[in-house]
Amino acid sequence: MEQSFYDQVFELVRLVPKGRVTSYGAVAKALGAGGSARMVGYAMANAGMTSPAVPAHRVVNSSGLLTGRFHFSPPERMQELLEKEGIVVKDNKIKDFKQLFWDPLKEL
DNA sequence: GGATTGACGTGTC
DNA sequence: AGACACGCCAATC
Repeated sequence: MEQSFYDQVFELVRLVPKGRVTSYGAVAKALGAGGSARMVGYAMANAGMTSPAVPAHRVVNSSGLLTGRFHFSPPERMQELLEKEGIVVKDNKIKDFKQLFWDPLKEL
């Protein structure tokens, strides 16, 4: 298994600054995978099995929606973590998503 | 090695 | 505005 597309996703997501968020599509694009945004999300399934764990809660879909919250141990965990970092979550959605959005392509 | 799948994205109805 | 459809692409079965 070694270095695979997943590992690249993990590493990049781990680079997401605290209090910021990014989207699956953006990550995929940053990795050069372009349309494989779904793979990014799928990779996050193992996010909690990596060391250190990947802050998957900082990754949302293009709408700033916490689509994968149900994949967390307690689904509420995702929103809690985000709010802890100063991110406001309203109805599974990130408030001011545009402002909090962290584009790996731009920042890296 | 073909078929299935999926924490997505964008467009259309 | 909400629901539905199709496309992309790599990992897994």
